[in-house]
Amino acid sequence: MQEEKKYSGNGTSLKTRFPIDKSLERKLDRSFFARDVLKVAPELVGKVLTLRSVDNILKRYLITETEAYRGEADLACHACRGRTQRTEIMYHEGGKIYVYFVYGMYWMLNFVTGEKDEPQAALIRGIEGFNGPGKLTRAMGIDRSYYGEDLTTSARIWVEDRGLSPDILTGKRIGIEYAGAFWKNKPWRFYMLP
DNA sequence: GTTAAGATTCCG
DNA sequence: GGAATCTTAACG
Repeated sequence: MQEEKKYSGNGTSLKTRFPIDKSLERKLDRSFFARDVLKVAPELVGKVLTLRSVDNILKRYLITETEAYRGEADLACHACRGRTQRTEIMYHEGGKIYVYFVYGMYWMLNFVTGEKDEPQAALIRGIEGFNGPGKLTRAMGIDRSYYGEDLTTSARIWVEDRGLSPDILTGKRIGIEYAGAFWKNKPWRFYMLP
């Protein structure tokens, strides 16, 4: 009900995913991440997160849902309390990874976005085949060791644009009841239908 | 040093 | 609706 279709796509379907044309493969660079999170977060939906395991096996995961956390003013963003050991990486230029531990059992995966000293991040809330942000990191083996890793230079994790442009839906961010109505109601969750 | 709370998930 | 589970950050 609250959801609205805000971004038009090219009718991507299960059948047309992962086109054979290799020329469409592209690793996202600094210029992609160094923009405002409200531009980057929705564009991440439909991109492919790729991990290289220690035995050199590549595994690709379709990003299906993200959320934007934007600046010190955003009471739902960890940076609302300023620069701390944990939030430090969010003050870097876009392209770094911000991971943190919550509820005593889950690692949350975020991509830092925006310019230097402009704390922002896109939470990776959904990956095709997994339920929830806590479950996907567990399945992919994401933990503290990924904190600060650079998505544009890392040999074990990066994001690819494979030419998909799914329709993007928006909604309110989840699990931030403490942030107050103004921030809680921002339509900063972005997702695609299965 | 102590403590409250959490960008979750599962069970009842 | 409530518990599990432990790191982070605020406070003393």
